[in-house]
Amino acid sequence: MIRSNSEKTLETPPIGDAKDRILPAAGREFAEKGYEATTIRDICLTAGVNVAAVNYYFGDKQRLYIESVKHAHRERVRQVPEPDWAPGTPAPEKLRDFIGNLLERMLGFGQPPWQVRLMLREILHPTEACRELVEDYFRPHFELLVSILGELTEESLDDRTLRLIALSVIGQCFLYRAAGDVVGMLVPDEAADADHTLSRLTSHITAFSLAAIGAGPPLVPAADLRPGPASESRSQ
Amino acid sequence: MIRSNSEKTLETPPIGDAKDRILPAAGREFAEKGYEATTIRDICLTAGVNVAAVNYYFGDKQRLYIESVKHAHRERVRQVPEPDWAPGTPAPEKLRDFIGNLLERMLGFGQPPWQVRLMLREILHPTEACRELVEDYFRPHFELLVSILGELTEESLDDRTLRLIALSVIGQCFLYRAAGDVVGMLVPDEAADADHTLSRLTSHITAFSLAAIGAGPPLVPAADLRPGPASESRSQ
DNA sequence: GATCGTTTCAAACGTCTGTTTGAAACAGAC
DNA sequence: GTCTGTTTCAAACAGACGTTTGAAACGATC
Repeated sequence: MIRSNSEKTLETPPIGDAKDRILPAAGREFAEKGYEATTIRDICLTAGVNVAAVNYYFGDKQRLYIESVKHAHRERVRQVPEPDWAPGTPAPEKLRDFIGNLLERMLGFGQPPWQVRLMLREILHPTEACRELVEDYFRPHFELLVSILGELTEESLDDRTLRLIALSVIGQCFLYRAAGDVVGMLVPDEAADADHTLSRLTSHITAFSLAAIGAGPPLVPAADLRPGPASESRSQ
Repeated sequence: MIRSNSEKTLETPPIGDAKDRILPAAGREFAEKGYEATTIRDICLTAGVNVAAVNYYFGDKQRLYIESVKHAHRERVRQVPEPDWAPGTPAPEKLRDFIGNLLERMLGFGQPPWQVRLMLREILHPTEACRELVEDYFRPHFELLVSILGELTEESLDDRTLRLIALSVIGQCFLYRAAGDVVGMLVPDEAADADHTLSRLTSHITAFSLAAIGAGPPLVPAADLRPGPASESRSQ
């Protein structure tokens, strides 16, 4: 555990010492192939260290996995900080920023970083590392969204309803991350290329959600629709 | 491949012949532990057959996996058939039925069946079996939803927008299946017990979605809300 | 009964896994 | 130099894995 106190800036071909090289390598491998399919040998090959290093530094494979999830979590928090608004920012704008930020974190348009994929695995198939992830990372974000929604609805809804709405918002974003491949198969390529971008998705989900809670116009342009069954003529 | 033509109702302790016993056993194991973590020995122990049976009937482990996914798919279709409406059924009612049916399929309140969990694994980490699943199973459902939404909006929206809305609806449902554990950690137990039931979720998601497209009242009761200062510039 | 194709089984195969080991390499203190 | 604590490495370990095998059991046909 105790590092050598000399400056370690010597000419080791890869940067960082062994332990610091193992963590990202392990995260990448686990994110790509899952826990079982990832071998310590692969990780060590990627990290450029000996197979014994993992057991030397982390004890066993499972401990390395948990540490790599935590490491991914810390890295991601550093990369995409929470939004911060000036006092008086209108709530709809906050919601839009929140959704855009959430989509950016989740999808990371361009190259979806391995950190997100690793955390997604934790969400879908929770292990020991999950609870810590939820408390440190997801709950604050969730509560932020709930408070924005409370502001938007002028505190006219109870907490339970607000949470349901928050989950509706998150669900819309989450689908593109978790089931992105299937979504891509369902939608024609040209439509996906045009619509499934960060800005278009942000606009759609924001507009959809604002309309649902009555803080924005409904998606159907102008017609004075009624809930009624076989409704009337489309005036205008 | 060719079965014995004699009646096989003899006194074999487990019912069905070997091949028919392997498929459900494999599905259950794969759904529970994933592909890599599941061993042929476990499957054969559960199915009550010899380890060699898998390779005899299915060739190798991967082929067994694909066959078990298809089997799960067929089983699930048999269990929860598509909704069928009388002509003239109001579109909002159709949407509500569709959402309820989707939630029931996905969540299977009571005991989430292994078939759903296995298919979820395919959605999240697609393999060879996924494309077939999408074409045979998901696309018809998706198109049905799009047509309901078209009816609801009186054909005033183009297909691309309709698909985005459909994905918003599906996303809201999907979250509870794919990230149910995390959702359960985020929401207090008593709220989850009360609100995350089939009927309450169906009501919420239906009301949320109808309001969003202007085919129902917004979730906020009465107040005459306005979008706020920075008026939502509905980009295209 | 003899023969055939099909199905089942226990045992073994070769490979890959996570983990351990003992020695070598290294840096600093004396 | 010598000693000490730490880090790295090639090699080996025991076990579990998917797969194969050869023989036995079975039912049907002659």
